[in-house]
Amino acid sequence: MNAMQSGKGFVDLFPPQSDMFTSIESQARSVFARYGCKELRTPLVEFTELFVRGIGAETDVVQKEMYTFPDRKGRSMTLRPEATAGVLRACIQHGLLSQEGLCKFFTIGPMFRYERPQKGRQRQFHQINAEVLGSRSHLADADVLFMLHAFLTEIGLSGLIYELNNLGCPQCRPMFRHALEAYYGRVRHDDLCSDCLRRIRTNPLRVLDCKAPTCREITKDAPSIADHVCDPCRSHFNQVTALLEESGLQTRRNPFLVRGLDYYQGTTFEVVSSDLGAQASVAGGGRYDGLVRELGGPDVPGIGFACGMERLAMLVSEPMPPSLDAFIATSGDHVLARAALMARKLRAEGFGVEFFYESKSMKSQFRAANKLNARACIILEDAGEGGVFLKDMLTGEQTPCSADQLAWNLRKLRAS
RNA sequence: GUGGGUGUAGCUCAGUUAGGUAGAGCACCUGGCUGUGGCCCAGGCGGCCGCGCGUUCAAGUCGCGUCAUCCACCCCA
Repeated sequence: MNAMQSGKGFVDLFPPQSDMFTSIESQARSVFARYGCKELRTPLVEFTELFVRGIGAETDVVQKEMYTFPDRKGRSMTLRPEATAGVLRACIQHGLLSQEGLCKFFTIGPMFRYERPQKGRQRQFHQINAEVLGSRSHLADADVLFMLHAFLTEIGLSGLIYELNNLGCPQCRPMFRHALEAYYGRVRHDDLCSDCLRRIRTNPLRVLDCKAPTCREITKDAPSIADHVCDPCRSHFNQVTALLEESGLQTRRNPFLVRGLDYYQGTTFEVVSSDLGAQASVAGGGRYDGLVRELGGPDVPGIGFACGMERLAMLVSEPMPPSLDAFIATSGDHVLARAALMARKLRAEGFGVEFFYESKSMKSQFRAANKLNARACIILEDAGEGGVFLKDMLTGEQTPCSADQLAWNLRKLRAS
């Protein structure tokens, strides 16, 4: 019988990586709470149509990357490939958007995309998402970026590049699109890669961030989106960048930054690192003012971002392994039960305590204590009341200790 | 979906050039230390050499296939 294996792109998270995930998540909760975001947990499975309408039927995510399957009644269901659509659906469904005021939520959890795995990319991956619904103000854009920056800084990341672009609105974007189509229509077709020849028809904006050298060369002289946005879009974006500049948050304008999800418009951004290989982007987001309405809700604007946990975890340094307050070393089978009861009592008082379920040599028990980074060893020689010794594992000093005084002594050791 | 790299002990990897009975380090166990740790020393446990077919007297090594995995393209977090 062959040993069972996980599916391609579905990975197990062991320490220290699982510890890093936990630590990143708790810092996210702490930062987002200060910014007034509440945690929302939405289903991992939604009706397929939600993503088709939300992300865009023509996007790669929807066309070839979704885990889609019929349920028992033949309805098409999909494992969520991103979080925003589900969050908006939940807010619409529960009537949160029909009132005045902001809706600010974050959500943490797994996403699923059927892709070939590579560095920084799995089929099940984890994101931290934040959404602010209900404001068109440039202050919302800036505040969301402040929050993202605060989070990334608090988990210890510096040297990240914050790229910004303005994608325009449904009024002005078509003009830019026409300009692009006209420009690329004039260049010699065999100079563009085959992907870009296709993109000219499907989504000309995507040609802008093609990595093929010849395409980049051609794109250098392509019309700039900055020259084609309408006045309201231009002024909104300028206000955002002015505020960011005033805050001291370093950003970089990237006119070729185009995001792959159709719902983005206006301010879009991406945070990239140079230490991640090909998947350089640790976070990305932007404004999606038409999306709530597209999903059947009221005309409520929104802005949000997503961070990739796996990519964050590759950048943060490993947390220190937790140390143990005491390891109980037993002298034989006759004290195992006493060790278990003693461990239970000390653990209930807040100490980290370990012991073996089988009696082993003292040598192997002390080795285990070292490996677990135990501050002290409790040596049990007697199944009755006495025979207890406490050994400081740093100094090697070993003294008799009554069972009642263990907690007091462990607390003292912990403080020293 | 396409391209390239890699599959040998629990982990990291030598060994493949030139076919000849399977190696190291780490980890684990035991002992030196007459029940007391880290360092050191000695010993031990542990391998269908990813899987299948072929070439050969003989294959971890050569050929074909297959699976897995990693990296990259595409795209995204």
